[in-house]
Amino acid sequence: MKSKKVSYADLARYCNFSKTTISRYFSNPDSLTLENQEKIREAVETLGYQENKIAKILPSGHTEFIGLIIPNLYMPYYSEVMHHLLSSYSTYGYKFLVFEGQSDIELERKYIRELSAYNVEGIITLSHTISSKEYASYDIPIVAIEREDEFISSVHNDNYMGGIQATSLLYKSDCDILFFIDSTPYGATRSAYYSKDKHSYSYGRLNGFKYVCNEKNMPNEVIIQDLGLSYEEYSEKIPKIIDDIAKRYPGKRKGIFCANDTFANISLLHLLRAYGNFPDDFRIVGYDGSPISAQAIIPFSTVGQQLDQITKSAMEILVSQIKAKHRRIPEELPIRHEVIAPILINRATTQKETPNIAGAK
Amino acid sequence: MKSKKVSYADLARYCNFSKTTISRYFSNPDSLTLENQEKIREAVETLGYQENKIAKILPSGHTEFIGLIIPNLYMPYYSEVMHHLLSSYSTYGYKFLVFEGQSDIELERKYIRELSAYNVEGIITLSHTISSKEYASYDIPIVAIEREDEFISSVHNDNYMGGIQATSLLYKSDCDILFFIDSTPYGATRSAYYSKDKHSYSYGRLNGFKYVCNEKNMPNEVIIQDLGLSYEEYSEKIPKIIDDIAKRYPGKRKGIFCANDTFANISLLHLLRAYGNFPDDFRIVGYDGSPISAQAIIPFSTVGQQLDQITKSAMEILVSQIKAKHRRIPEELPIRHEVIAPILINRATTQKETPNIAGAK
DNA sequence: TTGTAAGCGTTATCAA
DNA sequence: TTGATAACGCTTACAA
Repeated sequence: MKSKKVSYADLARYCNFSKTTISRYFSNPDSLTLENQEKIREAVETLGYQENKIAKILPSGHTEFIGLIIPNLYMPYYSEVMHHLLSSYSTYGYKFLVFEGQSDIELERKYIRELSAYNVEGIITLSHTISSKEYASYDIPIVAIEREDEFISSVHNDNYMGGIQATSLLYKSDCDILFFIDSTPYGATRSAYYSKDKHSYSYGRLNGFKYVCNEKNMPNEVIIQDLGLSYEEYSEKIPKIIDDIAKRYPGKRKGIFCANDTFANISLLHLLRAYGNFPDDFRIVGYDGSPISAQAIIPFSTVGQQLDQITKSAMEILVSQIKAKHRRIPEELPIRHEVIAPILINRATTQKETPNIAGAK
Repeated sequence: MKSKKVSYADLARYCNFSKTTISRYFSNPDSLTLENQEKIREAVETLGYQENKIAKILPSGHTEFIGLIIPNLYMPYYSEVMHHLLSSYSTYGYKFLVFEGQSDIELERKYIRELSAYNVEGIITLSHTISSKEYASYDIPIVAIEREDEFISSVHNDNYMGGIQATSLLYKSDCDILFFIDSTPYGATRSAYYSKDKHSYSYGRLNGFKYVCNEKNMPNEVIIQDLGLSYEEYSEKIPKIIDDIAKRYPGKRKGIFCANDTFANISLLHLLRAYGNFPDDFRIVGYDGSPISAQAIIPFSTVGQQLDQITKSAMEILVSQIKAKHRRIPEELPIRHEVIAPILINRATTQKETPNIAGAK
């Protein structure tokens, strides 16, 4: 029922000191006599003082907040990124104000205004709606993860290398023809700048795919369509693509490189349901290294993004930017684009031998 | 490169008003003449003023923060809860400071201290480590979701009803014997109060199971073991349980009620791998209605928690508590325990007819 | 080693 | 309709 919290003023009154002395007790205790330290310590205990960081913000200017903008929470990829970022609390002490973008650009602008109103010290964004140019104009430390990043710092996994690795894996599993399957990025028309494909994460994966196909003289097809924005939509459209491929290339072993694990999983499920088991004339590899790739009934090959490293790098960049901004002569650090090597995860779906549900592991 | 932000003082200086008038412009514009409103509007625009909510907190006492403590982010259940909570921003405007508990009680205490230092207006917790008694002692509005709640408000799904529904489903699919599989809650020994099983969410599910078994005179077994704390551990221990059951009851149709979808999925995968398809003498139902239940190769039956309603109710309770606390005469609202009815999702794994991978949907 | 006083950017209470 | 002035709880020169 006690309503007001205990403040420095209360402590000061209690032990006949000035607020300044109380402040010093917390920030630089050794500047007080041991005797007085003890007095205040006792006051803190009996009055039950609790730190008030909000009050410190105004004078210090440090909120210790980082704003986090993610597109959604139903994709495990984002949950995992978030997990790693939240864990960085133990290292840096930053608290995260989290917003879910939902692909609504006006909503995201509102989020940014809100974050700015709360003086967050920096922003980490994974959302694709707002252009990096616009982000840059907000004049706040910001790091992008795996998204368009022309005007802001960013961390990416090496999509090109990942594309090469995945495609090579298909090549080695005795495929006759290779396919790259992806959705047009976020409806394609949504943001005009995305038409410059090079900003899209899948650009690298696709190019790695093309490179290997050319190198090895492999017949191949790039299938990029609007597959929608939900698991249900994907589940409707991807099976049609697979069926079409099966029909057009009977007797040939078809290697499918899906641009993410969700697509790969849907492809795999469809094949298993269509054939009752994994067909001899298909091979599959996904991308992201998300849990589903390991937990599917036949665990499938994928390219693992090292999210621990990606997020660690993102935090390092952001924190260094924040620190630079806090210097007496605020400094504007140059934009950095970090690239993290992915790790190939070679499982049953890209072997020469055809996997089997029975006994899969 | 502009370092300092524009403040009311700047606006006031710019148009020869007092800060008070500027403040009024934002909080109650109609108390100014139209002429002066326009003057200030123009000043805001040319100086580029941006709202500073941090500064408003001290006088107003309202941070508009809610602290969210979740156990982890690798379980889709928590991501989904979080998704619904974050979405409530459009309704209530509360920002979420998110912490991931990691089953470390000291860490969580630190989180709570941090949240309290930032004057969050309330806390929503889904973590199981800290007792509701301790939470209650913190003297801050708090709502628990699906966890022990003796001394704090909470929202649960109706586990007892869910248990009855799931078990009935197994009964109707012509099973000869039923099993309830769950892990001892969080290591069991971890928190002494958990030994009073009634605080555990699974208590209700188990009791629903027992009730139906008694009612129908069904042979049954309750298998509650320490299954670990990660997908890998589950994947090691659950198959052994299933194998054991299969061996002990050959020729009988065994109905498995898993206390959550993760366990159910692992059971399902194991059966499919062991038999190459879904065996005739097993039936399975999970709990939670998480995505995996719909996305498994053979979508399995489950009890859907209505997370949208659960989270909505949690926010309502929390917000009403917050408002009560902010009244001139702060009021302590009585503890509320809300229960939301679950929805049975009847899929292929609990039919009389045995499902098949081929053509599954 | 301690204290005084100004300041951080708002709101709220009086007066004018 | 507007303006002084005192909060809010802390930090930080500058003095003592």
